[in-house]
Amino acid sequence: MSNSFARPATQTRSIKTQQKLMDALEALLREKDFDAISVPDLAAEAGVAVGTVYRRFENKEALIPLLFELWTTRSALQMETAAVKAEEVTSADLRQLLRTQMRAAYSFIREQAHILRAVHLQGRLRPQLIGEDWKQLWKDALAGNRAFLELVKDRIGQSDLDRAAEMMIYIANTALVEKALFNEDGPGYVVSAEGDAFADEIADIVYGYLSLGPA
Amino acid sequence: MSNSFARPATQTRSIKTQQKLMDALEALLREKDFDAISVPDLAAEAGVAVGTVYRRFENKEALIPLLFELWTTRSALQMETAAVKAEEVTSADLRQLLRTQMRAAYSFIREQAHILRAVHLQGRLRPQLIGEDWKQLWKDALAGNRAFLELVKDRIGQSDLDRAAEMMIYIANTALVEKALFNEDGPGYVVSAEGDAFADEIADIVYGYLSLGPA
Amino acid sequence: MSNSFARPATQTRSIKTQQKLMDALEALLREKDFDAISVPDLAAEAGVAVGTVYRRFENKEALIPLLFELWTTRSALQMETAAVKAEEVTSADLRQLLRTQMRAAYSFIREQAHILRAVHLQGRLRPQLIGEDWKQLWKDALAGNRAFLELVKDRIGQSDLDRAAEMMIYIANTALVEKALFNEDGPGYVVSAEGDAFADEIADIVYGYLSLGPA
Amino acid sequence: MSNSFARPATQTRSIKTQQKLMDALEALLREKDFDAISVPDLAAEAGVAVGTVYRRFENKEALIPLLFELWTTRSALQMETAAVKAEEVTSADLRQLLRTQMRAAYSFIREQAHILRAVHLQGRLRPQLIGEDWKQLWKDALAGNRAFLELVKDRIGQSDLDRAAEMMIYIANTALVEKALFNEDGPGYVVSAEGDAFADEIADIVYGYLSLGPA
DNA sequence: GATGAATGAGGATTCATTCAT
DNA sequence: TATGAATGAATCCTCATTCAT
Repeated sequence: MSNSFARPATQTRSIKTQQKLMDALEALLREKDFDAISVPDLAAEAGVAVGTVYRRFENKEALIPLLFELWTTRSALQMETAAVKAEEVTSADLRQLLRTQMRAAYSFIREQAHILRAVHLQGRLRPQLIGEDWKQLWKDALAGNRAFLELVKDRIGQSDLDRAAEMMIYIANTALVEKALFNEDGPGYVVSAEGDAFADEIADIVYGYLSLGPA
Repeated sequence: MSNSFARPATQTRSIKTQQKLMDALEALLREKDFDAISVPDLAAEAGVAVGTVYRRFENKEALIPLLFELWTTRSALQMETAAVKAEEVTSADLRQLLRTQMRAAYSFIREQAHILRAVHLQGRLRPQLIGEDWKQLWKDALAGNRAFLELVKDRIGQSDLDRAAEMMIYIANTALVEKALFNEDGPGYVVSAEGDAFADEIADIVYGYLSLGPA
Repeated sequence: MSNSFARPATQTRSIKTQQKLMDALEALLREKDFDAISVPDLAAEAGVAVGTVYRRFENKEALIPLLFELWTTRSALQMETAAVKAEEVTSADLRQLLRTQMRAAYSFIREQAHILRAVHLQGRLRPQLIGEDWKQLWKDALAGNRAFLELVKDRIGQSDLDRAAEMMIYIANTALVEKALFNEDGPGYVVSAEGDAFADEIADIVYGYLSLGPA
Repeated sequence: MSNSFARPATQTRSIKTQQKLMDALEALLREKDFDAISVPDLAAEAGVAVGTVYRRFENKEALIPLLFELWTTRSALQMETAAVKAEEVTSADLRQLLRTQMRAAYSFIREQAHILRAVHLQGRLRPQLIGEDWKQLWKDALAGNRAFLELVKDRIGQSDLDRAAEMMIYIANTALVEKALFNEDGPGYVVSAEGDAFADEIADIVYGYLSLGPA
């Protein structure tokens, strides 16, 4: 389990407390970086005592897997919502379909940027904390994408669908996330396209890749 | 200037010390994160006293712009080395050319990963420290790329070369850097392709994008 | 409020700790200057950890307003104790009355010299920390003195009682405090009179001033 | 000698350096407290190297006796300038004479406040550094004052001229110095009279004291 | 269980002083 | 002799974590 360091919260009160803490954490993450949030900060925002935090979480790091879980849950919900039905895929224009999908994904990522930023940064700083779960999330996404490619395989140039599915998610994710998380105030690689226009560009890149025949 | 907080080192001895410090920093960055390196750590590794660090650098943060400069310098050197001559561009197969370029870039990024990792993370944590210089680096890269596209414009589908140049670097950079910096032990988006094969995939993605005509 | 930087101490334990810290501070001030007392010094003397000091006080400077408050409290108590009743003032010999008062004041100042020394020095070094409260203390003292002069106005030469009250406290305070705080080992202006004899001299000076008619 | 820790400056160059340092110190004292002036600060202001300071002065403390000497010299000059001739004393109105004297003294003290402030504070913080010389200065002042009282003894009420001389300087000095050094921004005992008016008040106080007969 | 006071190791930074050049 | 780079002890302060109440 990802949250192996979170103490089990069985009682109603405990669960409430845990929820209060996660809400507080999310609120604080909109303002500042995870590392800049002290445990007293968190306790104050949640309206509980410091000791209570430690009754629920072995230590500060134990919050990170929970954050990751939050991301996973919301992410799964989004995938479900955004999933296109098989018949739609068959009938639609592929390039347009990709654009629609990418716009939805980008919009979602931007809304959840505060969570994702923490997950990203901490995931890189303390990989061991969320490594396995991240891989699982990835696998699920991959499977969904692989199924999608199966539906459109006659309309694309790539023949190795596994590899294509992998690269396609990889490229879309890195591009969208980088822009959503860091492009505004960070150094980041500056790109003038914004919002839907940016999402469309990324969709086109994916489309171009899928269209490609063997070297 | 990026290193406005580094105190000027005029004497031979100072320069030596500064070099020792930068070397020590680079060595430590291969082991741990910038934030995990304490000033005493750094001083010990460099074989100097704590105060000496502060004689050369206004504070710990002042090391970051220097790190960035290090990256800039090496990066410029790499670009120069890897640059293809106009006649080569004209004669070569575009897809192959992109692969060669991408392989070189990826290889370079992997070698310098420890520096780039610090620059990336710190650039996101303290954007004001390297913001402007990063933009300059980006501009230079963009200009080079724009010139390259000019040479091959008859062989690609994109008509807005400015936008294409931007997207192409953006996508290549985010993809290569993500993989080089975080894919090994980090959560990262897992991709099975490794090394040159991975670089080739990215090159293909760029190639596909360039080949694309209007929607 | 003068102690705006002292964190509120609500629990019994906190109050005890704060008391321990103030006691330790007072003890150390008998030995050395405020600036020579380090936070670890203070913590050790109080028998608490360094962090505990910072839980009660935002920083080292925040102790100064508390010291000032200590002085204010003791000072107020002293004024109350030493206050003469209206009927006593009317019946007593003015010169003798002033001497009695000055002796009491001088004795008190000498007993509290360690506190007053810190307040004085720090008040001059960091005026903003106690400026307003000092002025209030001064105003109170002035008011009391003004009332006293009102009772004896028929027996003195000065006609501007406000000015006279001001000068009288001023001169008495600077003289007594200088002697009490610095005369023993400091450079100070050496005066051979000691103890009550010194206080009597100052009382006489005040008496002479009050007796004076217009120029 | 007060400056026993200042290394002898025999050569022309050394003397020049020492002068540069003292000038720099005086300049810096107009801006900030002695303790807030670091040796590098001082060296920079004087335009010499840090090491050079230590060639002239055993340590930072060794500057204080020199500062004191500066004060002594200027003070002696002032006393000489302000001294009244015997015949003037005899003929003049005593109260008026005291006022004139006090105005001159106060004006001088205010001009030299930056030096005197340092001497005062440091004299209290490190008494051993200037103790003896201060006593000598005091003795001289006392002798001058005693001679003055001798000239006017028929016009005053005090019979113990030694004691009167002592108290008179003491009271005048503490009052004038306190006001000149700390009254403006410090906590200090607030007195509304300013400049000459304040000096006149102090003169009156002295006059009143001198006029006083036995208790 | 909850509370929040107390802990103390650890970090950044300063600056008087030394000493190699 | 002058220089200024180097030294390192000392200081303030933080904050994750513990534990008495």
